[in-house]
Amino acid sequence: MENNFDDIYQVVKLIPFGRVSSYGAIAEYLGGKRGARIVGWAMNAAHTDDSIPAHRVVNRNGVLTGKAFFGGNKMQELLEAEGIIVKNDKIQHFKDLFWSPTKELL
DNA sequence: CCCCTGACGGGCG
DNA sequence: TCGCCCGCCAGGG
Repeated sequence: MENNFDDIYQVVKLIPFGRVSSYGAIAEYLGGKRGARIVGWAMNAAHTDDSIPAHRVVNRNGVLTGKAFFGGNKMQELLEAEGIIVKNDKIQHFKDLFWSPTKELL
């Protein structure tokens, strides 16, 4: 936790099973909505780390924007394995599955 | 040191 | 509702 990527990793790891979050939500929880892109960058650096559930992090639309980085539809499979319904690279009931670190985490 | 790009988000027309 | 533009931080050329 150096107030940077590590913080992001910690928050991502805190995402409950079967739940998802967004880059902006995590960025906002850490220090404002300025680092939405940075979160994505952090995920990119961490996508090699299987201890980080980066597949649970999507954009505000609930679209698996980073699915390409996982290889094929690996990201979608991981989400479906958690009971999350994914259709056309988009999470169904995203609003219901959404996990806000700012609200639910404290 | 300057410029471009990026797994994003919000605002405006 | 859709599309365009600007701002955000960090890394690479």
